Amino acid sequence: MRLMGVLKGQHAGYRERLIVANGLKLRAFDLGRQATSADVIYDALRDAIIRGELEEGEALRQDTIARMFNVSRIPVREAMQRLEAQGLVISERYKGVVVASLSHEQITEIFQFRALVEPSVIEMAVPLMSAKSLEQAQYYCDAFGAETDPERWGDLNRHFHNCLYVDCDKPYYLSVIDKTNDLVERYVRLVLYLTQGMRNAVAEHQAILDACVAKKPKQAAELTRQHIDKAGKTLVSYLRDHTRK
Amino acid sequence: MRLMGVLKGQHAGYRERLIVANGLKLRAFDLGRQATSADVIYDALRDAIIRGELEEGEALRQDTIARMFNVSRIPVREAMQRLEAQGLVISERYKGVVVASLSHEQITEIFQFRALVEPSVIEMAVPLMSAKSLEQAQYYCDAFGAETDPERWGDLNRHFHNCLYVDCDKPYYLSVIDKTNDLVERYVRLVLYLTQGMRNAVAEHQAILDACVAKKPKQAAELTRQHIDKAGKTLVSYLRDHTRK
DNA sequence: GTTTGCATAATTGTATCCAATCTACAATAT
DNA sequence: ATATTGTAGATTGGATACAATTATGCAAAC
Repeated sequence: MRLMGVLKGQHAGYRERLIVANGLKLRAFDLGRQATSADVIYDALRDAIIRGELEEGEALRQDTIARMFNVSRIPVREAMQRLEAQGLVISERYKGVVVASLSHEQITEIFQFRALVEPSVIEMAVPLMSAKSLEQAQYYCDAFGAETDPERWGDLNRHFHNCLYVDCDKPYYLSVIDKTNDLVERYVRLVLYLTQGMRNAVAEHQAILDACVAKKPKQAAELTRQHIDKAGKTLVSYLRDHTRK
Repeated sequence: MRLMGVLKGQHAGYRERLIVANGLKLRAFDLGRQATSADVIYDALRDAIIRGELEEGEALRQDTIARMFNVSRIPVREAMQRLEAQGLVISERYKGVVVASLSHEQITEIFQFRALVEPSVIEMAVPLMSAKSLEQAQYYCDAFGAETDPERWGDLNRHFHNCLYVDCDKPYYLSVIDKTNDLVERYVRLVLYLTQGMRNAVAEHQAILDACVAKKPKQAAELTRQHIDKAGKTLVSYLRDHTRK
């Protein structure tokens, strides 16, 4: 039974949640959080952008997208307003919106930012980390190493890191990290593809995870910092060598 | 001559910028950045929210706002989509949007986040800081101390800090800081009002500025961290004492 | 060949209209 | 009285329609 599809995805700003009524044992959803057309379209476009399925600079025509989803342009425009607010597209009046692209300098800056925030979060998370999160992290770590489908590397990488962050109990930090990663994910995926999965990343992941298991917050933070720093530098140098621009 | 009014304000996601064509010495605007109705309404609503002119939890009726700006509900809805993406309002399907409110825990978290990011930015900015920025900072610092109109304290405080950040040459950091400050600004203003301007803040501001003038990045960063930490704690304790909830 | 001047087609921005849903209050039952 | 149900008006989500602007194609002029 797929009910989640009709609720606002978490990227539209909402968490799916089961509400249990007063004395009534009934698995009820908060239908006030039903997804609008704009929600669905936002999630789909966001996904396509961060997965790199839409090229940077590619135009998003309202009418084309409206027809794809069998809706009018109104909800499409609303989705685009959100994408623009998140920095995923850029719009110019009467010209339309295009998928945002980042210069090497911008990518470098964003990785520098991640290298500041994410270590801080993992440090706070370690003391609170549940066995389940650690288990999941190990699962994603192994899966990342074993996966052969390039399309999946990006997901597994991100899931792994998320597992080590979620228990920090700092929703604002997490939302910033999420939005920040959205902006560079397409490039991360590209380089994961070009480098055939950055095999050495697995060892770094395992080292971070080990530090978490050993309840060493500072060490986990420092390893995370190094990991992000290295990933950023590798990424930009690969982009310089392997792409025009 | 006021041309800027017809351009997208920077909070709509754009910086006003003079584009000089190829070999042609001509002061030309990028007219693609003309403001739409949605841009204007977004800026106005955002402003009203962060200034605390709209109470937290207050409903924003599409029709009411549309009539105020003499437009249809369409651009109003688009503005609201952006506000929601920035976390300034919360919307529920068929119920409408309300001004977002933050719990004390959320405010605490956001100040903790600021205390991580802003010191890092000022540290990067100090070596690059222009005489003009330092001058402006001193101006706003003094103005903050001398100002008697409570409405202005919030602006002056924020302008002061901004002066010390802008030269860091890290647009992404700055955009995150800006959006983060937007979320707590209404509470900062409230407490500035309740504490009659937090007179002791002026001394802290001057100390930060002095460290910048003396080109001591680490010291400026540490003072900034303390300043934000203290401001956050003062703010939350005042909110606990002086507001219901 | 390149530039200029339209006419036309595409595309976006916004107004108007309708259907779905919520809210508030009256009507009814307990 | 209190709780429940029904209904009218308010409000939102979205489709359609139209206006404003930009992009394109093509002929005329240089």
